[in-house]
Amino acid sequence: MTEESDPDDGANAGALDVETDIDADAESDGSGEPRRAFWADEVADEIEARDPEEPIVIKGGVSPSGVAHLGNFNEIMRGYFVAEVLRERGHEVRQVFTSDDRDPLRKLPRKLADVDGKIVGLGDVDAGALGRNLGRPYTDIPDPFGESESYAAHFAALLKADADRLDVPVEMLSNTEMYEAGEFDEVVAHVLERADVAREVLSGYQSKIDEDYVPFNPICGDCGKITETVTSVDVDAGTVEYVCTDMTVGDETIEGCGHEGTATFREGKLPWRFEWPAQWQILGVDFEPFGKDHAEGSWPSGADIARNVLEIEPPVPMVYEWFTLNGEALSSSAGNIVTVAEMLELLEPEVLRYFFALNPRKARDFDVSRLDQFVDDFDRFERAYFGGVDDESLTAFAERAYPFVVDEIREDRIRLPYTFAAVLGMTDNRDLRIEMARNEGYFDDDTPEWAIEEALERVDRARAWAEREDNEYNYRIQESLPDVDLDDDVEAALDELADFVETGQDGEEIQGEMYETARRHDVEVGDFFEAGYLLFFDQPQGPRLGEFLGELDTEFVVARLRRKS
RNA sequence: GGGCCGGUAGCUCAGUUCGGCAGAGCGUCUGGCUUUUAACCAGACGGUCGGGGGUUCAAGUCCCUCCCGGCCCGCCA
Repeated sequence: MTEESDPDDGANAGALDVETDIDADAESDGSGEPRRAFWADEVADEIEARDPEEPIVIKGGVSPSGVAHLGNFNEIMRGYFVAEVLRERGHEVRQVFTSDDRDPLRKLPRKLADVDGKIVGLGDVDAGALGRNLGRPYTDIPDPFGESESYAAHFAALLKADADRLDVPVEMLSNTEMYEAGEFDEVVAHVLERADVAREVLSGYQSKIDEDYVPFNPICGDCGKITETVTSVDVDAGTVEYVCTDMTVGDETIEGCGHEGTATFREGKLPWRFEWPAQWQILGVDFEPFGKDHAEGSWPSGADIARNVLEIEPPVPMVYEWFTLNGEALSSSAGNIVTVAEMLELLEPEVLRYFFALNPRKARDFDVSRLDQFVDDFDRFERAYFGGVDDESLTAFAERAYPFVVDEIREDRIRLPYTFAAVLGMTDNRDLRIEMARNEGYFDDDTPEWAIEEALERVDRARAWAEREDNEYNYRIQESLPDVDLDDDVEAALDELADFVETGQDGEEIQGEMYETARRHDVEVGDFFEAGYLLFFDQPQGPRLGEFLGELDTEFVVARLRRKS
């Protein structure tokens, strides 16, 4: 459960005092066990130690505000790995994700994502329509893109689509639908019957709880906003009476309409601190990961409320650290967010899944500019699974985590190093890509077609990365002659190479001739290649040059080698 | 102010549960490879484990304290 609706509204980050709980639970599973190489195994141990009923329920959830970004995926992926471990151990597992869509829209998001996961500004949609709906549940607000049933449905669809992209089977649940179907009735009645106990427990965490506090927020029958002022409760009738008063959100006020009315338990919601434990009860949740922001607020009070108000055992908790994006906090207003869909243009799904398999307790940076390094890490992790890395702890981790990261375990898969893939991406010619990879020894005559196909998928992604980052791998043939300063002997060698190319030679011959030409002119081979790279790419390095030149228009190559154009 | 999590090589990170030689990959440098070109092989360089103090035969690991970053301690989620 992460709020993370809009990181700007301050919620976030974490901490863990959850420790106490985790430690306490751990005691029951005996001590002296060797430390698990994969955190999901440790969590699974804790869950099993509680002897849960089948199916084991794993939950995540988020309030559907703003953009469904990569950070939200902690909610789904952390739970997923635990679910998979438990399934492997023979348990039936149900992974659910609540869209906490009865929450009111409290603030206009600055960024939204369209149906394709593309981020757009508020200016691209009907912002006025959103503004008029401040204070109303997300499910009662029209989809700004005019496609889904509601703002909430749009957002949930995005998350579901992303989960599908990562091949995670998760059941999406709408909080509003659960209220409307009466699933909350019993627990709302229970909480309101024991409102005194509820107040007492919660007041241990929130100083503002007074005698008049009623743990239920009805929806105003007139203006449709979530209200906070309940004047009386009739548990037997299943109703509350309320006055629609102003609601303070940060330093802004959402005006109430003054309407006085009656609402059933299905026409409102529990405040978050109660709603979360109520979800645990209704859904029978055994495990729930949450962001560090909940670790010291919602979790301790939620666990307390679960035990002492609802009289249920709270789920096994797990706090995950937030990650930063390019060194900065995820922030939709600052535009510092990426979506799963965007990242899948740059990374294979398994590489993205790997990111979430890493230690959740470690704050880490998702640095798009160094994705190459991250992909290298993944490749190494993959090799470690197959026993190819001399690193005990990595291998132990890979043995457990890798099978849950990839869709299928296939040892003969070929991974082109990401930066090399980026280099291949400079040409759209598939045959040339294969030829260059073959020359570097990644493919041979026995390489099956499927392995080549899969390996080449990375090329398009690495190419997209190079373009997105506009980094040194963003090779472009220079349309006009770059401004280069060359030594006389290098120039003479280039002229001679031009003569050779002009006679119509293929790539391999050009490559071989480059060595010969350099030697004849007493030029360092390295210097000669560098001159070639500068002429064609305005970069000191590049792909295997001869083969590449062999694919280009001969006239163009000859002219460029002669520094004519 | 109180609390929680994080801080290990230039970069990305293991290692901290339960004290036992300071580690890996990448990058850098050097050498080799008779096509070395974002390739391979070998080797080297690289660290006050955030600082300080303490316990111990022994501390990245345990204790105290301080610094830095993030978060919680209002509301909301």
